[in-house]
Amino acid sequence: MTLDEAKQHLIQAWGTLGSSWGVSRTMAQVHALLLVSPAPMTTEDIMEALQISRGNVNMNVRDLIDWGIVRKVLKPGERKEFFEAEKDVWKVGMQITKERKKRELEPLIRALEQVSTIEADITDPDVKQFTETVENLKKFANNTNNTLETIIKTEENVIWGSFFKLFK
Amino acid sequence: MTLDEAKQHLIQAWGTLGSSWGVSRTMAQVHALLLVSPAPMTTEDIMEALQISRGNVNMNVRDLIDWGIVRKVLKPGERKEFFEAEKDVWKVGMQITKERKKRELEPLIRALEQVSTIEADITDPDVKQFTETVENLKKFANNTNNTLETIIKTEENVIWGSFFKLFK
DNA sequence: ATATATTTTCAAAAAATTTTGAAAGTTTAA
DNA sequence: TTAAACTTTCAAAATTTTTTGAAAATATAT
Repeated sequence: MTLDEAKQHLIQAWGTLGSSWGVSRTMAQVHALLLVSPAPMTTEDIMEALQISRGNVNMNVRDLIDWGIVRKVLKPGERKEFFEAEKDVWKVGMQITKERKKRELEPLIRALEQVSTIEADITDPDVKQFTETVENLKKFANNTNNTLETIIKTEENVIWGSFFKLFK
Repeated sequence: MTLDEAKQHLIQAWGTLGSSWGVSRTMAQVHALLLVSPAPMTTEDIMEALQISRGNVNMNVRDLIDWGIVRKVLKPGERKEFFEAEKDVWKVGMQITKERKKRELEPLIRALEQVSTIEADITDPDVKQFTETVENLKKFANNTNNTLETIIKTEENVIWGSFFKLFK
């Protein structure tokens, strides 16, 4: 397998994975492309490599920046903007976890809080099943939330820890 | 908030969440509906409750059964099939974790194995960045896989543990 | 200030996904 | 066996999501 074939395979696999994670195929492909690129790329480089339009690249790069896993890089003497992906895979995983927690888990927890405010006859089996399920979902969601919180905090400490070491 | 309003809210919220998890909105809604229902439901009950077609209910219920979070129930003396959701939220979470691991993480690991078989000039920075990233992704994916494996195994032991207690 | 390079926006088009509903298939009862 | 009850399939339609590309906006250089 040549390098280019391998790159194509990886970009393809990452794109497929993306779709089952609520990330559009193209966004995942742009991410994969930047991940394996040794140097920052311009919008045109990405257009060329993935054969997609300017608007599409712009949109997806912006989303990746919002997710905190791609950065804009300015090169002295160059008008064009360059983009590079965070290369530390562990940081990428952590960042995605953090964002998904914020975008999905926290809204779910708020929704569960809302629906647990019904006042109704507790002897009605329909009401009983509903409140019971909601209570269990709340416990589960909060448990997951706390676990993720701990993991993220721990990771942040590890990162800050090694940062401070520089000044020791 | 009345029970029906609350149910609608929850079904809606669960459906929205589903879309960002690679699960179709309707599949998640059918799941939510069965989760809060005190009794197993027929295809027609579901059609009525969610205002969707027969074929749609059939397809989504089949998928939920494939995921292992909904069961077919036969009532003596009834021709129709009934469906009920697994109500133990922890078991549901575990089952989804197990399936996603099988459907997404394992294929990714196989893809990564594949693309790491390139033979090329290691001094080329393009090759270097690629192999390095792939190696890191492999480590990360394997690490995640092992962690999930442990969690699932532990959970299975807990379940089997309480099962065996019945015969003690 | 003007021209040029570059990025962003967004309405319309294309593509992908989901849903429908009726026909075909299956199971059960008599 | 036949008929009725019920489930499954799947091509076409509807809907949703993604992509395009050219115009508008912004930034930089002369």
